[in-house]
Amino acid sequence: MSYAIEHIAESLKAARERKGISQRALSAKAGVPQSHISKIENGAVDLRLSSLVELARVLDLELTLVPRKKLPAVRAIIRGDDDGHRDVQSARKATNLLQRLDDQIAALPSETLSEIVVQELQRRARELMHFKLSADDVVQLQEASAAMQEFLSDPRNLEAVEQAQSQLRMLRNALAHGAGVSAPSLPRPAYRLDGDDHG
Amino acid sequence: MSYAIEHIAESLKAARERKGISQRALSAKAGVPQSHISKIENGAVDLRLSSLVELARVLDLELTLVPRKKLPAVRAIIRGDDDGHRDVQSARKATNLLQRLDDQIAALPSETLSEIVVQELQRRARELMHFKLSADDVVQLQEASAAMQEFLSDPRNLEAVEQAQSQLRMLRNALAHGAGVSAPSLPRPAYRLDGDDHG
DNA sequence: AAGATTGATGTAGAATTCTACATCAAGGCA
DNA sequence: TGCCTTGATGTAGAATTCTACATCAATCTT
Repeated sequence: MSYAIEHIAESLKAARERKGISQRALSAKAGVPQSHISKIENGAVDLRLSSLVELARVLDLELTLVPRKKLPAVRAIIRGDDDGHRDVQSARKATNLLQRLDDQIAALPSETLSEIVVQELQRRARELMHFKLSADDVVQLQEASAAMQEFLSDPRNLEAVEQAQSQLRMLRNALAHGAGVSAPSLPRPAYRLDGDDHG
Repeated sequence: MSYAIEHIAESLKAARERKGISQRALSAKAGVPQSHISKIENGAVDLRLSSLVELARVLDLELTLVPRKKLPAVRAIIRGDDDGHRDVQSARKATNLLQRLDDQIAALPSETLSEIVVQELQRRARELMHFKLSADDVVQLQEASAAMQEFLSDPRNLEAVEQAQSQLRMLRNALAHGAGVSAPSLPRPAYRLDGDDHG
């Protein structure tokens, strides 16, 4: 089952628990059997859109298609708890930087870098779009982007790529630990990082 | 079929057209049959999440569950600096023309043109694929394609190639210049702009 | 300890997606 | 005009959701 589907499933579960209702209660309101809800939340089924929409409606959620360009900004709004717009500027900068980074990666010369490395970089950059980034994180991103640019203007400078790569990896790790709420989507590490939900 | 599903279907269709690709092209990239895409876009099926996610991925969209409370804010961001909804037809025509141009270049007789010139042409044509092209740009492309065709039917007409070449170069320069000035978050070309082909 | 609630799991069958393939009308382009 | 592309539609069959229902272990409540 794909990453995106599991992410949706986790979001549903989190929303339900945030509302403090049981699967059976949700079942009654949405008209979907409890057994099926269980399977959905566990990512055991590739559910149909109507099921998803129905559950989302009961949970006061709306299904939306957002352009990847704007994902970080949207994510920042959604994640923004009560003191939401404190960090709007950082979010905006992060959005631009991540977009720039994505473009830079797309522009990497395929002759000098293996496809695998490029995909890895792209994956990391896009992963970061799912986090709410602070001002400090933005600095990290700036450095990574600068390193990437260095390599683009001199493709023999492999060190630059490695630096960018390492920077992105470290940033992700830091975020994965600090984020109590947002992390359910990350590839499952050895340790467990969920257990309590939002609130 | 619920309103929400139709809305998603419309979004998919709009995104595809904004990218200027056909249902068959999308089909190839997403691994979903064209016939099925047609049904999806017309709201004739209650598609599965995996199908939706797959199509969204190809279209650079991310499926997201947004809390009703924050919907307006999110919508505002999405509608934001949208440079896309403006000119769907031009984008589509541009895509076709550039593809045609690429084919024409590939068909150039190698006896009459140096390899370097051919590569240069190909590079320029592909570079343009990464820009958002307006109706005026499309006219330029049409002329270039016409000139190219002229040369193809009469390989002694070297002037025609030069005209096409110049047209592409000018178009690229205009785009590269305008893109930097107007907005910071405009789509950047995925390729480097700088000509590195000096003697 | 007894009883209730929660979420996970299973089965059987109906309903629907989804695929592969073919075909068609409409529109663009030569 | 003739050719090609696009999107819509259909058919048959495989795969999967989805429902209804039952059951179970774990956990909370009294």
